[in-house]
Amino acid sequence: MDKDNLLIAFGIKIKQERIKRNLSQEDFAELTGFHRTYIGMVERAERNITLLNIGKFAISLNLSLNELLDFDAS
Amino acid sequence: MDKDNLLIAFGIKIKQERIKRNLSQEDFAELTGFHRTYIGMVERAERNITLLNIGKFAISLNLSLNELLDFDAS
DNA sequence: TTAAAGCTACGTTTTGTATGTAGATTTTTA
DNA sequence: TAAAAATCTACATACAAAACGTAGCTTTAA
Repeated sequence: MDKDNLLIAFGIKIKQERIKRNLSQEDFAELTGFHRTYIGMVERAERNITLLNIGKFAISLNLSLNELLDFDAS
Repeated sequence: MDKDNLLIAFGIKIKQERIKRNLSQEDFAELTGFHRTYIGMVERAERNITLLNIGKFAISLNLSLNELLDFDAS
């Protein structure tokens, strides 16, 4: 995984998992406790998210960190 | 993985990998490009590290994100 | 024509860098 | 062996840059 693509890969992953669950960004915001615009920014790789928030996403999605950060697997 | 223990687990992991390589915090700082005090703070779970920096650690340690964030495995 | 997502902006909080001190341990040398 | 020097880590403080969290408005697409 290239450093420069890390944020992009993470954003795509988050979006994939959200879409998989038929959630809008707003729904997902409510689920995760983040603000709706924050969700969008993460998906668009505009935020360099911290480990604690990565953990919150993982918990909300019922995924392990491994699964959430395994970008090649869809 | 409990949210509250995430930083602690990550710090322990970083320290383990550093010790494995017989590096002091200062050596490790030079290897990773981080400041020497930052290494100590991460190991002591005093910093909520960002995804990009997690990636830098992974690259410096020649580990995948999966490996670096697989806390249960030693 | 209205949800959903994008975009911009902004105050607050935290990250990450920098510098220094202190204590403990290890290494060197008399 | 013991004293001196070097090394290592924890910890405090300070600060610029960046992330967090939020709000409002615009654009897109069904």
